Amino acid sequence: MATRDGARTREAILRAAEELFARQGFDATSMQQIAAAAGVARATPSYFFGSKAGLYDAVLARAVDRAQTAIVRAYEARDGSGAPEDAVEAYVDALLSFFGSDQIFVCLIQRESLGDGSRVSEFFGRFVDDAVAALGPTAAEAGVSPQRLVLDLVALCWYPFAHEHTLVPALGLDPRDPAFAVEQRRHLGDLMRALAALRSSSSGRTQTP
Amino acid sequence: MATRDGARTREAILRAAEELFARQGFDATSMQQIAAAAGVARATPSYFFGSKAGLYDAVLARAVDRAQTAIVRAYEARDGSGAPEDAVEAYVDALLSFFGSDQIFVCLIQRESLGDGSRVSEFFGRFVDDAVAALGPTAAEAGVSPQRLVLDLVALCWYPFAHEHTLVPALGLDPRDPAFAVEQRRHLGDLMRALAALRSSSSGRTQTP
DNA sequence: AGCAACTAGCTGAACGATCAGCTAGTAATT
DNA sequence: AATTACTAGCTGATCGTTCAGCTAGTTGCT
Repeated sequence: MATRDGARTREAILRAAEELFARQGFDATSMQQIAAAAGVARATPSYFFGSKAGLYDAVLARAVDRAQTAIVRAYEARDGSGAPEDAVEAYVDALLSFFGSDQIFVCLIQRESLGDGSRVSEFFGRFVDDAVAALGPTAAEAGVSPQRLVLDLVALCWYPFAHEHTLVPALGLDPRDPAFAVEQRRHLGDLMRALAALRSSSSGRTQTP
Repeated sequence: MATRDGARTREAILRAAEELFARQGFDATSMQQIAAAAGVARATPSYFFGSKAGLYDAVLARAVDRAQTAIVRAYEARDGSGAPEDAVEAYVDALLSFFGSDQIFVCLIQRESLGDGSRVSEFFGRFVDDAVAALGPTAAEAGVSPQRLVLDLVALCWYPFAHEHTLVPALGLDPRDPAFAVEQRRHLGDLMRALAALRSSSSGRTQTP
């Protein structure tokens, strides 16, 4: 029963490949390494996925799928309810928990963004549409464009995980520490509240106060 | 005179290599490519730099040097003078102009941070020390830790360039547009002022705006 | 039930291409 | 003459891909 199971073998190869592609990158990872890590023969990954590029595409599609599933769940978890001020904290929560739980996704996307990004442009298009729709009211309240709010929030949530071996440890911080996520969420919520307060008090564009 | 010039050839090789390493990564770049781009024979880069790894180290050291020079210049350009509130805008200005002008540095560091970051940890250590010292007063005024302020500012300035082919174009933004830098600087300055205002109104701190 | 025909899963071996590094050598500069 | 600059050619290793072949499991026929 377990001796020959195409689905299970496929899964093992995908699992091994995504780990290696994420850690080492496409070019630094050989089919030999993938096969060894998956516990199959050298030719088996090619048998199932046709080519190295085909295997990589499958790995990337899988990671993107995980992200989209997580996003959908996060949106429907607070569908409709909640004040627009809380939207930022909920959004930050969702981003931080997903990025923190799926390091492989972060690495793969980071590597893609060092290329031309064409393989993930569709994903980002949908992501932006959803995010702008969800954060539009909050952005209006804070007096910033929705695009800039999304950019800021994603940047602030993404960076700590994308640079957890460079700037972040040099600052003495650890993005995997639960306390970090808690503090980050509160910190970004403070920022939004502060912006909204500044906006309502000065009632216009701040040129030179 | 110009037919045989070690310094000039070295320079040409470094220039070609940094471009290719940044665009394609270490493993996807061959010595053959580098030599062709530099206009020399295949063995010449090895002659000057010993090995591919040695050439890469030289390229990285050069890029890090450019960054450190830019940082030093930015600090001494406003040494001592200026209000602590302006420190953020000056800092953001320096980061944005350097990241925008040296895309190769951004790519190389981004690739390093996908590894273990050991080759650039020294650079980040010094960078953090300087930044924390420069932004300490501003951070205290805004009621956040200097580390978090540095993390936020670097994340907000870095991300647009590190993802200029993925999320940023999906948002309809262009980090190379001069208007983007202007708006980003003002936006982050607003954030800091808003935080400081929130801080002074909620606690006993007195601060004249 | 039993046997033959067929398919899916998987493999080891071999292919041509390309890689980085080395050696022995030539040509220009000092 | 000596040193530096530079190169063509070679080498062993490794790369991704291909392919014939083996095995386990399923289906169809009697």
